[in-house]
Amino acid sequence: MAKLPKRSEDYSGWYNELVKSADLAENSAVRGCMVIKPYGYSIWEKMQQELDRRFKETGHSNAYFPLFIPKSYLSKEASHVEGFAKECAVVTHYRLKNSPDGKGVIVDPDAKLEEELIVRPTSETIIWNTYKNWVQSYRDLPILVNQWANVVRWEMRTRLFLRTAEFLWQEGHTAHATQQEAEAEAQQMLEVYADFAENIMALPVLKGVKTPNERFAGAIDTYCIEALMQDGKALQAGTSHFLGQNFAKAFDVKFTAKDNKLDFVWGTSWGVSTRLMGALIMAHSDDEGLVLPPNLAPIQVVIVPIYKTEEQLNAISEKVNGWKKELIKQGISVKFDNRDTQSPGWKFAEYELKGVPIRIAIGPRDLENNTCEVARRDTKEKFSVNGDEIVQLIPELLKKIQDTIYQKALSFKNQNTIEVNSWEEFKKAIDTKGGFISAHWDGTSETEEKIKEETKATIRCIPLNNKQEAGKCIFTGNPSKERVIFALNY
RNA sequence: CGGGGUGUAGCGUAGCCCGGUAUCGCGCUUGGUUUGGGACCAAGAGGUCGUAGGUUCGAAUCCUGCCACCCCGACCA
Repeated sequence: MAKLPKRSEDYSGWYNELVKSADLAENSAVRGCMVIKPYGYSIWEKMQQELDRRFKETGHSNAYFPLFIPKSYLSKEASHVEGFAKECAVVTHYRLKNSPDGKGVIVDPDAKLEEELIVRPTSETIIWNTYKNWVQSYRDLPILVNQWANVVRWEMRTRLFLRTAEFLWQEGHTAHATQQEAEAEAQQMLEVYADFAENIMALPVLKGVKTPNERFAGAIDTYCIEALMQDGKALQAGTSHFLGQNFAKAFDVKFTAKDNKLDFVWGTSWGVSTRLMGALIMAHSDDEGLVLPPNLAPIQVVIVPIYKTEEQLNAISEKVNGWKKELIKQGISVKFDNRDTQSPGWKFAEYELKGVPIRIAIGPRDLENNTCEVARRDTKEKFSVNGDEIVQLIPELLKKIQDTIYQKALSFKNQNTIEVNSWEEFKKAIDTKGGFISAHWDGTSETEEKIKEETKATIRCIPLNNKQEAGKCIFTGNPSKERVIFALNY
């Protein structure tokens, strides 16, 4: 098995190789589209389960809307169409026929669609067009719907998980009778995402609101969680939008309120995607491979037997099967890798590459002493444990590992969040270690654009509950009332 | 979509400048010895040299188009 490039020498090469060699995903025959392999997909499934549970707990139901959107729908909300027009895949025909030259098939020119269909880049338009029929009275509100789906955005430059032409996500779309309720919903879902990121992904995030430049096309406010990767670049891990009445107006979604007045409904939308896989990988993993938080690891504990004779293997198996049964009873996923085709050393390296949080090795010496060797993936610590205590120890250790991974990421984030007060300091910070850079900004899009042109850094967000503090914009020197967070980003 | 690079067995590569149908390692198969950090020995199998054309007696090698991937830019709610 090829060795990974070192993070310190070739970060993006490390990421690309890791995604492939850990069996998470690979490129497909279709440009920009990936194949998510079983091991990678099972991590995504765990994310889905956790998120889905949280969505249900906050009152949402799943539904499904079409992959195809009539072209005309997209043009109904002006800024929305502008945001997506350049990256839409378009269906123009509905039939193929045999090529006249006998070689393969061609698009049948007689089968042209009357109205072309867009492959959804996001579903606001088709959903709001549908909501129009669902809403008459305040009694029909709120509508709290989520869908798990694939979307297509025809990206020029793609990277596995981080930016692909097709990706998987969930998109929540809600409709409310009042502005306050919709705003509260958008903020609530941001909290759901932050809670998920921190407790399940072990990923500390910065909650904030986007500047107009970075806002979702069609939203009044875009909230986001931003995470910091090990190379000092930020990654937007989730967004939640307060849509105001923009889509209701575009699709004429009105309701009669208690006071018999007709009004447009208020909307939100929110989503996270398979991009979270990229965040997970880049936040925690090391030069030996993936480091998975136990809450998302498809295999939480792997047990590797070391033996010479069949009798030894039988004795080990008997012991291990007892442990396994007890651990599974506690909801822990355990793999006993008793394959005879690979050596123990090979297996050790393999499970490190795949990020399995705990490895237990047990051999003849352990049998004699009633012990086993436990190894942590996150700290690489190894220690001997009494065989009678292992079943009790594992769940505690999994919790400890989850926490250690989170704390490590948190201290990295804290150490790489810095305040700067001058343009020189700002440029130096961007050029050296990156990170979240807290700086004063005069509040104008022009300044934001110029800073981006000169340094590639963008405003990731204005933190929620931001401290109000008078200062001077690092670029223009104009007065500023608060600091915002700049970073290079994915 | 622009600039640069790469594409040779499942993976990683040599050969390309200077044309004569392909090197090495890992992996794979079989047999044997092994097994506490990616085991060893032996014998094997596996290649339209990304793809389509062109030049040539002859192309992995030279030329052109196309495709994919990587890096840089543009783009990225």
